[in-house]
Amino acid sequence: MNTLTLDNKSKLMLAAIDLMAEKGYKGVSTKEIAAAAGVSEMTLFRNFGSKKSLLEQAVERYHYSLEMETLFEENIKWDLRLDLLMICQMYHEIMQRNRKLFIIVLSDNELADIRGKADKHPRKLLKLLTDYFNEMQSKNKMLSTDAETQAITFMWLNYGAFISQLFGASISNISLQNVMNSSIELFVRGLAP
Amino acid sequence: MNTLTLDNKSKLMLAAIDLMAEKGYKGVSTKEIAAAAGVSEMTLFRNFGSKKSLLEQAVERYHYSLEMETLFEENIKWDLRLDLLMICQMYHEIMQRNRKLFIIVLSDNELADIRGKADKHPRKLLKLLTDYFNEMQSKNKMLSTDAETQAITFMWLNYGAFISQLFGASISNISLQNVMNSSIELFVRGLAP
DNA sequence: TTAGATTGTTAGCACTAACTAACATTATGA
DNA sequence: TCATAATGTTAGTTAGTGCTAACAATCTAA
Repeated sequence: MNTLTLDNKSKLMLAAIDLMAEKGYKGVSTKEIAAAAGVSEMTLFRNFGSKKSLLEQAVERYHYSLEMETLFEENIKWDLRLDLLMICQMYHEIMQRNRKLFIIVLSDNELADIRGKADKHPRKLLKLLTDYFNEMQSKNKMLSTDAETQAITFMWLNYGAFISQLFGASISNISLQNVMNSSIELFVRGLAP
Repeated sequence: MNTLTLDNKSKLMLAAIDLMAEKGYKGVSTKEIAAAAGVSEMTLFRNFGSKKSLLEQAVERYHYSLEMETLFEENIKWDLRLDLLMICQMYHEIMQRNRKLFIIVLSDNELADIRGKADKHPRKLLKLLTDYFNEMQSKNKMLSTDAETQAITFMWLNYGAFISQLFGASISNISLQNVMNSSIELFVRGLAP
């Protein structure tokens, strides 16, 4: 992204995201954000009104979102392995793109109102996954079990993987891709009819 | 715990843990901590020297720890279901007792040096679990697979469950216990020889 | 070229925070 | 009972933070 072509609002929002992901919302001053964006502190307050409003508008502008329903409809093949792999990849793509915003709003309870916006995806995904598991059972392609419980299990596993990498030091050298492939095999074997 | 019998240092450390778990390290002033502990701010600085030293000593004093090796040695029954259930319960007990300290040091990168102390348990558990899976394969009680990858999978699932509950709003009404029971069944079926 | 928009600079307000000094008061243990 | 330790109170230092006002400078579009 060529900063030469960005207007000041964009520069300020991106600078805020970068610095706050690293140091936390309270650990960064508006002076630092303005300096990193290469504009004056006055410009920050003229464009956004307040520090919190800057973050709110940054979340609005840069929070990555996609239509999960459409993705499900267009890509589900009713094969447990292929489908879980697709869902897993979609999950980590969304979370990875949002990781800076995610860590900012997760780490500070004062941003709980902004954090509400980030709950959309997990809730939607839980519902889509639950419906998917129910349908797989109807098609006798999966053993009979509580679909929502399996959906939560899958999501917690992915969430644990994501959070492990978000907050620093890894405790193992095995790659995310390898672990996800292996755990999907676990689901496939464990849920075989 | 009867606060009437606590000395000032203990009162200050517990007040700091409670307030910082709720508002974050930077979101709490030494004035607030002292007030919550019922002592003067001067007393806080006389006993601890600095705000950060107060937290460091609180972690030292109140971080829950146990000998996982001993627990493994004394409780492993070489039955996958029973063993994973025991390990799961041990994990959540440790994490639950440390949850306030965990959320404090996790949320603020300025405390990364203190956070190092909290990595002990996950690393130790990863090793114990990997050894356990290797031994189960040797005993032909589990299918042949990469033990460390399975250990990481189990830990990420538990970590996802823990973090989901640590940072607020649940996305489902299904209890942790139910999900853990179900996911252990998944492991048992998925890893059956 | 010029009017209007936008930004930069300087100075400042109001307040908070971590922390310290000095003296008074209270608690504690010998 | 009393010396010492610990704490409370008052006042303060140093530094920083979010934010604003007023005026100068620069940019942009007509």
